[in-house]
Amino acid sequence: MNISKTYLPKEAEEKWYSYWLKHDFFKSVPDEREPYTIVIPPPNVTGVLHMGHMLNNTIQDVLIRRARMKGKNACWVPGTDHASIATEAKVVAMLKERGIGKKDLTRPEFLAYAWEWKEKYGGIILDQLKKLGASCDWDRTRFTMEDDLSEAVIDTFIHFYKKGLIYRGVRMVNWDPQGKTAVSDEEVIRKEVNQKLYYIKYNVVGEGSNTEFLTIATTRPETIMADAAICINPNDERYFHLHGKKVLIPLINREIPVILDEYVTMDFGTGCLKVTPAHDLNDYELGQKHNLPVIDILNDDGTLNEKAQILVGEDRFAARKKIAVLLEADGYLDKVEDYKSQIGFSERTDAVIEPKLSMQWFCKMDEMAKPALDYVLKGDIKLIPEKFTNTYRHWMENVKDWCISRQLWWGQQIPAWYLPNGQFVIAKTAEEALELANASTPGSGLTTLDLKQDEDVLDTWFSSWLWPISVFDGFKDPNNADINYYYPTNDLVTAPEILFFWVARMIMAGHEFRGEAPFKNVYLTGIVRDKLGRKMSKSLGNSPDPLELIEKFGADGVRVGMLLCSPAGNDLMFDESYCEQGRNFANKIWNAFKLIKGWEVDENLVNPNEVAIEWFDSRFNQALTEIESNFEQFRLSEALMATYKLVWDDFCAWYLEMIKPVYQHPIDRETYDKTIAFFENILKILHPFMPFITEELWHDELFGDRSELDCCIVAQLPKYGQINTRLLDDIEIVKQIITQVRNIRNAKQISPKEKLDLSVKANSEVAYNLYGLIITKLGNISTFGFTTDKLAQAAGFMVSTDEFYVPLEESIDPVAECEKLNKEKDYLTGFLKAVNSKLGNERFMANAKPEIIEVELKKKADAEAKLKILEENLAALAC
RNA sequence: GGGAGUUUAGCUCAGCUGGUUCAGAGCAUCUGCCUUACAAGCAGAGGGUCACUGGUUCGAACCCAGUAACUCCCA
Repeated sequence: MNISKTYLPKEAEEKWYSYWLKHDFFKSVPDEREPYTIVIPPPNVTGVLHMGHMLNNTIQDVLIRRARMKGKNACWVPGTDHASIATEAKVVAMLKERGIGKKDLTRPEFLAYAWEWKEKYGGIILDQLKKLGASCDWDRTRFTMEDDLSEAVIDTFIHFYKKGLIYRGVRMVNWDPQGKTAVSDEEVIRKEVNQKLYYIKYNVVGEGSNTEFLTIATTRPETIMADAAICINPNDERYFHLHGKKVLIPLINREIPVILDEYVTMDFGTGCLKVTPAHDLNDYELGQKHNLPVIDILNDDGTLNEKAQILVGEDRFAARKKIAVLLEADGYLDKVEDYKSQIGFSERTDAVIEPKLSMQWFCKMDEMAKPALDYVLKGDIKLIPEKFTNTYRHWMENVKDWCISRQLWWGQQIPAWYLPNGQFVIAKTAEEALELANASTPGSGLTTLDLKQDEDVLDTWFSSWLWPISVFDGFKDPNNADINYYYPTNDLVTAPEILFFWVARMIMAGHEFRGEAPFKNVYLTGIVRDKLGRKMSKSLGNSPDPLELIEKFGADGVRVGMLLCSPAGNDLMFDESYCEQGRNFANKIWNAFKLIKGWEVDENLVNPNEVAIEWFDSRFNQALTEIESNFEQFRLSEALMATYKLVWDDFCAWYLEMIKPVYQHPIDRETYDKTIAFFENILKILHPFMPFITEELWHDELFGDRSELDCCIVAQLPKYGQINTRLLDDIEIVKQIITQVRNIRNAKQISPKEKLDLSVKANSEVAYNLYGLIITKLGNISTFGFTTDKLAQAAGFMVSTDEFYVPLEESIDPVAECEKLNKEKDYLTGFLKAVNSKLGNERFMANAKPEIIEVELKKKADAEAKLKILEENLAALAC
């Protein structure tokens, strides 16, 4: 026999992953079994594997492997999304390195480069997931921009346009001046930033002299040229005299009115608010209300345009500094204060978001939100943990229309075609568009050359919300076997950050196109943070490289490590030490295997271990039910912990110690066979968490011959068996006895090798004769006997109400012994007093449930019995 | 500013309908062991005013109110 001293993961991982692939164990085709389906949250093609993916995909793999082992037809569909903004930024950067500007390219040329980039880098994450052991059906790998999925996106656009749910409109959008595109609210990251609050004086018109001013406070002095009004609160007594007046914008001397609105907070700044409808969302709404003109002074790249009159061509931030100087010089700057406020940054480019009015495509949400909310409120879809239902409801009840256009090329181009007269038609192809165009403008004789397709593409989420349907070709062929079989999927595992803009919209699309929710459970994972609670990020450099972790601790170790620290829905404070614990666990399993592997069987021996075997069998069945219940509630870390303790404590530390033969002695056939059967069952329940080591051991000859397809990955989980609770309880008592004996050794510094005697004065019904063998073996007891008398010259202890004695040669210290007994007596007396006062309380007796009272009575009886024995012992010691 | 959540051992977390000897687990710590499966280990032990203050109740980690700290979402 030549087994390494520790488990070496690397070899096993490579061997078994390719074995699984080769035998198509991940593959799923519809059949008569019950399906269990997960669609992966498609990582974007620009990404590399980070800790969030590790967590997310470990969970999915555990679920899918367990389903497979429960006899379901398990299908985990992988894929990626095209991430229009992020990918386009990467491609632009790549081109720049090659000395090519995006402006120098035609759209098809640019897209050719983008596809090249995608082919090269777009599969990295999926390949990395294989290292983790992800058992995805790789033949089903999809990409949101492949032909069929793109067609689904375009059809969806047309579908909703025809329904009147997609419209074109001018709206204030979050403009990313660097990416030169609109981004959604969800892609804006708000951060608290130190700014300056500029107090600027505006001349009041028509008071004869130039001496009267009003002062406004703003963080954006560069936008004063776009002001349309000054607004004050009508109740503000300080400014009654300004009602109906006009003021002049400093530097450019344009006249604007003073308007009245209770929107203005009197105690913020000066109580005078500059209203700049083109550059602030709230101002825009205020402007609409008061019919103010919209003056947009910014170009798409964030520089000032000619409407600003001054500082034309300057970047907004340069202009801010310069205008402060100009205002100061001309005496318009009253003062500058430090000020903190929230500023939006683009998630993709980190540019400061500019509120900007622009023509965009929108998708109406309120109509779709209603049924999508109901699925969750009625429980057809369960959010785990439940607390997210609140958040979900809040969002769905206050939903805003979805800006779906992006000023980019990488993505599905919006199927809108503009006629020379400015009208547009919505059509899938140029030809159809031409027909529609000619129909709408009879006799115009348009050709395809006269039509111009909208330059913009659709938001990536407009692809991914179709994901659970489109991966099964549910748009192209709505009645195909796959979609009918796999949809709705079962569980979705994703991050709470995208509950709204992905999960909610998938529910909407599912309802719209299939009339059914796309999944039943949504398991929301937390954010992986470092142990200091900081988000893992590239800039902080506090994120471990997942592949290095796998290298260091093995994939199984890392999977266990991730799950150990991941309560559902809560952020997890990741630390490498969890992976270390996972690795140690793998090693423990390995060594238990080594022990069993080393045994020789003697067919002539009778089985002395019936009790131990029956006990572990019960314990195993008990653990199975615990694990199942944890899984049902998606308490994966607890399911893992229950498994961990079963294996490490119950199996290794107790069971194996109970049955293990003396060194170099053989074992009986029955114990040997049973133990191997136990071990095989243990491998099964471990497999979803630790697929590699379990598969590796599964194939050892210890378990007999295996056919090529007899693999742990497709083994069926053990069935529930009998649980002998009486035996489980008894063994708990036996364990206490053994622990107490070990304690005596420790306290008296007696070597574990030295055998001791043990006598019991049994006052209870526990059948100690059954457990003599276990007690003598684990306690290293030479003789275990019964006595009816208390033994002097012995160390004593009590378990439950039974008394135990370990005779010792050296005399015991009566003072210490008395102290010990007295301490226990004091505790019990106090305890008994509390119980008695409960039982003596009329209101307790009247109100408490009968079973509670019964319990109290039992407590009383037990305590009294124990106290009696204690007192006898104290008397015997003459304390 | 509005809403939600969290606070239990040094760390990460359980604690289900208020009721067992209920204050728990894993890790970490400490003590003793290289006892031939495993030192990535074995045996044992010590750690907590359940954030704070009140209230309800026969009984509160759990229910209610207030306070504090932290986190997230929205403005």
